[in-house]
Amino acid sequence: MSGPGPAAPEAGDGRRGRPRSAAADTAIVEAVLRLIEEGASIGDLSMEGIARAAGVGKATVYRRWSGKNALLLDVIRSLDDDLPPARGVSVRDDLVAMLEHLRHRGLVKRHSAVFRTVLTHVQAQPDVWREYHDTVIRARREAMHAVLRRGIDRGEIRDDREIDVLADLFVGPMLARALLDERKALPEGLAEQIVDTVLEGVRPRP
Amino acid sequence: MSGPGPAAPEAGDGRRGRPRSAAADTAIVEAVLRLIEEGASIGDLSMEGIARAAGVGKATVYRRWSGKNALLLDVIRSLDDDLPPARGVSVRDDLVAMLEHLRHRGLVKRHSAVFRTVLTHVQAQPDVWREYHDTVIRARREAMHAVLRRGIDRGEIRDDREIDVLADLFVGPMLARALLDERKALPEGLAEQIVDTVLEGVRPRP
Amino acid sequence: MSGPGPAAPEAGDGRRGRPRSAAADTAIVEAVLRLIEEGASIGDLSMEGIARAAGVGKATVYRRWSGKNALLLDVIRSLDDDLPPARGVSVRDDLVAMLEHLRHRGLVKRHSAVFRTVLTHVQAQPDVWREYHDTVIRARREAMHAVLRRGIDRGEIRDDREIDVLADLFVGPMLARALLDERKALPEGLAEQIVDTVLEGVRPRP
Amino acid sequence: MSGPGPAAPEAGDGRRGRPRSAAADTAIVEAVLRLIEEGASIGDLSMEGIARAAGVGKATVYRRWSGKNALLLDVIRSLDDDLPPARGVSVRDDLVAMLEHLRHRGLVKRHSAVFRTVLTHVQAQPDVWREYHDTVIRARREAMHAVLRRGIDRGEIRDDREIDVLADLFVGPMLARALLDERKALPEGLAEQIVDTVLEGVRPRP
DNA sequence: TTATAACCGAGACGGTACGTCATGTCTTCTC
DNA sequence: GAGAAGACATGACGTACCGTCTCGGTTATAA
Repeated sequence: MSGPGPAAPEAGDGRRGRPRSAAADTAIVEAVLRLIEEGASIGDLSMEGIARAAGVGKATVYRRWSGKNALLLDVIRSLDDDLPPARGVSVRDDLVAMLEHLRHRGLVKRHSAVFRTVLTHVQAQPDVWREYHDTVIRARREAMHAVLRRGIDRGEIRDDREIDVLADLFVGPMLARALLDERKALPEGLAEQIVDTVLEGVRPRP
Repeated sequence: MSGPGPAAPEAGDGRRGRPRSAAADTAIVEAVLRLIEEGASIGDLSMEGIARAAGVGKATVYRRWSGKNALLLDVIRSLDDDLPPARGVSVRDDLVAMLEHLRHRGLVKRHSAVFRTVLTHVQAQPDVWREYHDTVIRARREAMHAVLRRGIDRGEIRDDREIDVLADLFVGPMLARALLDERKALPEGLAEQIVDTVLEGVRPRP
Repeated sequence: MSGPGPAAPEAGDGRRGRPRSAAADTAIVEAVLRLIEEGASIGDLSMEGIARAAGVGKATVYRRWSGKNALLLDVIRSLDDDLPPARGVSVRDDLVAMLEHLRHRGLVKRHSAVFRTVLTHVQAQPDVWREYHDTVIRARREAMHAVLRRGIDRGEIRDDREIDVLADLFVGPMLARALLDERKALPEGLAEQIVDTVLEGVRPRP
Repeated sequence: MSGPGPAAPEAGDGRRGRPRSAAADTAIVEAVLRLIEEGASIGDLSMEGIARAAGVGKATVYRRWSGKNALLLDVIRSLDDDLPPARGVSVRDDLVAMLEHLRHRGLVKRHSAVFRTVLTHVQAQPDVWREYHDTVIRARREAMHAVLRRGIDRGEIRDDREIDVLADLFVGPMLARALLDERKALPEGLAEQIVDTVLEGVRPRP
C-alpha cells in the first residue's frame, strides 16, 4: 500500500514541469489538523479557509485532492498509520492491545477531534465513505479477524459464532464509548475490562 | 417535557393574529423525511431546498426552528417516539427486545437513512449534539441501565462491573454493525446472538 | 424604448416578494462611475470590486445584470440619455449642435472616461457590441440622417452622395479626434470648424 | 527605430548562452493572429492560451514581452509595416491612396480583426496606448500632414484651416465606417467618394 | 573539450476574479 | 399577524488565468 498522501500527478512519463512542493503538502494537512484541534466544527472547514490557513493558493489544494472529502479522507488516513499493534503472547493480550490502541486514539486530542470530525463528514458521502471503508476499516477488521482466528485455533475462543459478530463484540463497546460519550469515558483499564468481560461473559461466575 | 415538535411561539399572552398552520409544520418535517428517503445526502439538505420541497417560505421554517440543526434534531426525535420496548419476562428477553428495536431502526429505510444522515449532521455541531445526547441518548441509556440493574438484583448479571460498561457491551456491537457495515449486516437473529454471546462470554464453554 | 436600467424581474404577474432595492441599483451604477473616474482601467473593473465598492453583494449585481458586459452597457447607455440636440433654424446649425454634443461628451471627465472605458470593453464582445450598435449608435445615426435629409430637401446639401457617407463626413472627424487624440484636441469651436469645412470643401474658394 | 519585434535580451555584452529561438518568436505572434482570426474575442485572449496555442512555455512569452499589452502592441505594429502608400501625381491621388490603404486594412480579415481587437485592448492601458500613439499613429499622421502640406503649397488645399483638422476630415470618415459599421460598409470606391466630397464640400455645386 | 550561461517546454506556485449557490435576515403583499 | 415570495449581505464553491518560479534538458559561445 502506498500510504496516505495527495494524489500522484498522473505519473505518466518522465515527470515534466516543476515538481510539486512537499512543503505545500505538509502545510495543507497540518493546517487541517490545526484547524480541527483549534475547535473548528465540520461546518467551519472550508477549502477556502484551509488554503488560507496553510498559506497556499486554492489551486494548490485542488491540484492534489479532488475536493474536501478526498482531502479529509487523506488526513484521517494519515493518522491511521501509527502503530499497528504487535502480536502478543496470548489472544487476550492481543485483544487488549488492539482496544488499547483504539482507546488512545480516542484520548489524544488530535486523533479524537480529527476522527470524529472526519468520520462524520465523510460518512455522509456514500462513495467517499465506501473508499474509507474499503481501506481503513477493512484493514483494521482483518487484523482483528486474524487475532480471533488464532484464538479459535488455540481453543481460547468459541467456534460457534460468526467471526464478524465476535469482532464487533470487542470493538463495538469501545466505539460506543468513543462516539456517544465524553472523552472522560475512556478511562485507564477500560480495554482490559471490556476484553475480560466479553471473554468471560456477564453472567455471574460461580 | 414538551416532546418533539417545533418551538412554541413564545406563548406570551393572548395569542393574537393568524395562528400557525399545523399543515406547515407537517409539510416541513415530511419534506425533510422525503428528501432523505429520496437519497439526499447530508450536503444536499439545505434550508432553501427544504422550504421549496415543503412549498413553504423560508421564514416559515425559521419561525419554527432556529436553524437547520434544530430542525433536524426535531426530525430525528420524531422518529424516536415509536415503540419503547416493553418489559419482558427475563432480563435476557428485555435485552433482546432493546437490541431488536435498534436493529429494526437500522433496517427500516426511513429510520436508517434519517438516523445516519441526521446523526452525522448533528454530531458535528457540539451544542446540538449535546442537546441530542442529553435527551435521546440519555433516555435510552437509562432504560438500558434499568434493565441491567434489574438483572443484577435478580442475580442474572454479574455485579462486579460498572453498569456503563455493561450497557455498552450490548449496545456497542449493534451500533458498530449499523454504523460501520452495510445494512445487510443486520440479519434476523442478530440481537439474540449478541445478547447470548455477551451473557455467556466468548470463551469456549466446557 | 424602455430606457436604461437593470433588467426587470421577469415582470410576470402580481410581483410578489420583496421588491428590488432602488438604492442598490443606484449604488452599483454609481460605484462603476466612481471607479472609472478614479482612474480604473478596464482590467481593474471586476464584478467583485464593483460589488465591494457599492457595498452590495455580488448576487445583487447578478440579479440585475447577466454579467459585466450587460452592466457596462447599461452604464454607457445611462450617459447617453442626456440631451438629444434640438432642431435649429438651419441645417448647418443642427449639424453644429450635434457635433457640439459629441464634443462635450468627450470633454466631460465622467463621460469621456466612461465612454472610452466602456466602449472599449463592450466593443470587444461581438454580441454586446451589436446590442450597443443596434440601440445607441443606430438612434444617433438616424437622427443625423434626418437632419441631412432635411438639408437635401431644402437644397442645402448635395443629393448625389449616399447619406451614410455624408453622415460619416461630419461624425468621423470628431470621432477621430476623440478616440485618437488627447482630450485637449477637442477645443472650443471645433464643431463649427468641422461642419463649415465639410460643407464648403477643402479646396481653396475662389 | 528598430521596427516591431520582441524586446532585445538586455544586449549587455558578449551575448553568452543559448540564443533565443526565432521559431518561438514567430510561433507566438502567429498564434495570436490565428486565435484572433478564429474569432477569439478580446476576453478569450489569455497569455496562458497564447502560449498553449503556440506550443511554447509561458516563460518564453514573458521573456520577450512584459505582458499581454506589449505583445499585442507588437502584433499590431507587425501588421502596420506593409505598404506605405507611394506618392502620386496629384494631392487628390495621394489622399485616395492613403484612404484606400486604410480601407483595405479594414477589409482584410486578419487586419481588421486584429486591429479592432488590439486597438480596444491597448487603448484601455494609458501607457501602452501612448506608446502606440507615439509610434504608429504619429507616423501615419505625419505622412498625411506631408501630403496635405504639399497640397497647400500647390494651392490645391485651402490654407485657412489647421492641418490637424484637415487630416481628420479625410481619415475620420473612414475610421468611423471601419469602427462603427459592418465590414460590408467599406465598398469599392469609398476612398474616392470621401476624398472628392471632402475636397469639393457637401453643398450643392452650382 | 569542457564549462558556463541563457535558452527551451512544462507545469507548480500564491493570488484574484469568475458566476453560482446557500446562509439567515429583511421587507412587501396577500390572506 | 401569519404566510409565501423573494431580495438582501455574506461568504464558500471549483475553475481559469495572472505573472513568477523551478524543474530536466538543449544549444550556443568562451575558456
